[in-house]
Amino acid sequence: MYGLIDCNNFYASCERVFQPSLNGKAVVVLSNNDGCVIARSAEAKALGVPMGEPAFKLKELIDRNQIAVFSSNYVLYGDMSNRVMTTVRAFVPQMEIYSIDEAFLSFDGFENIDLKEMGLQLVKTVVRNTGIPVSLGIAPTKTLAKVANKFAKKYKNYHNVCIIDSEDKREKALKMTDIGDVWGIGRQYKKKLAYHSINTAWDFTMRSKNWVRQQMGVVGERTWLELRGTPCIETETTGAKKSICTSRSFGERLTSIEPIAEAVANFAASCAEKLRAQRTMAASVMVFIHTNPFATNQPQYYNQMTLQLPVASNDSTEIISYALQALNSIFKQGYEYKKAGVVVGNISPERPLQTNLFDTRNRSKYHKAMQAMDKLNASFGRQKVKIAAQGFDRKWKLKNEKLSPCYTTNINDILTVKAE
DNA sequence: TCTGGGGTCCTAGGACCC
DNA sequence: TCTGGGGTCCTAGGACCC
Repeated sequence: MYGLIDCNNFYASCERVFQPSLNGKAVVVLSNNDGCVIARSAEAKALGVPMGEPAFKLKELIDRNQIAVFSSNYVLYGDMSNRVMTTVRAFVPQMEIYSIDEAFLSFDGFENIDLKEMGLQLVKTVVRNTGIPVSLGIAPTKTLAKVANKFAKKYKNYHNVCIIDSEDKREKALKMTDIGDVWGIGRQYKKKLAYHSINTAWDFTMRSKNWVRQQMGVVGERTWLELRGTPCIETETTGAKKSICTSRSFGERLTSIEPIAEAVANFAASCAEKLRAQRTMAASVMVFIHTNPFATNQPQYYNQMTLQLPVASNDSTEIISYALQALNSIFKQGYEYKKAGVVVGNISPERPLQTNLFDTRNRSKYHKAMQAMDKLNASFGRQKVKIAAQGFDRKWKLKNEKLSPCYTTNINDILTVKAE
């Protein structure tokens, strides 16, 4: 059996842990740049705040109902996520962290254990240890565990744990599940399936395997098999990313290359840091820039360039210099740029390193410099030591006017909150 | 005025090889 | 005039997820 445990309204719940006066009240969290709504408490959902809606369109609704609004604080959410995952791991060691607020659990070896009983203990313990409410779905496949999880959330009398462990329950659950709510069925497929009179997950499983294969390829076929109880989506165990991206929309529109270069240098440095953190290197660096696609009355430009590195690297100075080189060749004067990003790919483990006969770079020297830099930043705070190209202007910085303190990770924030 | 960021997998088509 | 069959690798784009 598989489990899917996931945090309820995660970002909103994180904010409420540290402001308990907001319990029972409507809370929303906005994306970077205070752009869109990306998390809502149950109360905010009930008021009709849609997911993904731009904040400026909701101003009136927010004011009228005194909804508490937060900028996103990923340092805080990341730390709270670690706390939740640590608690879960103590119950079920075989787990795959699927996203910041979700994990798949594998119950191999739990054959003689009452899963419902254990599940109830697990969700109770997570709330007690972290203050974050969670729900757990259990079923023979990952896709069915996702379905079970939805039921655990939706109906109070499950007490946040729902198990699909018989044909009877499977049929009942699938008949009550809209096809668009199935893991792996997005907007496009929902539309297409509706055209073929498939509206529930059950309708979908009643079609032939060949038909599904023809219409939706192997991916659709896997979903079909999983819904019928045959597991075929593997559990990812390594955790190492295959590509790493750092990108941001700018707080103001930028027209000259200098502030964009500073931003790109920072994104590249961040990618290099993430590579070192997972002990990997990248052999390609891609940079993209574009104008604001919503400003339809303005000239639009999108471009991207990928450079191959002669030797895989996770050295900030090297990744930055390739990124800037790519930026230089795609940047065009005369546009208002809204967003840029750096993606590193072709990722391989740090060791063994495939070298290049004609490589002239003193790699061990730079490696030591990176180690020293990471160490200093770990002790004295992020970005205390950085590469000169990252600059200090930060004209490209994002807007986050409603940012909560980093209650759990920043000593100054902790002291401020304590004093209050 | 104001519209996020970070991932995965699959497929089709082009360029190239023998 | 007549023009095969079997591969690989790469990229772009589309679908999906959170």
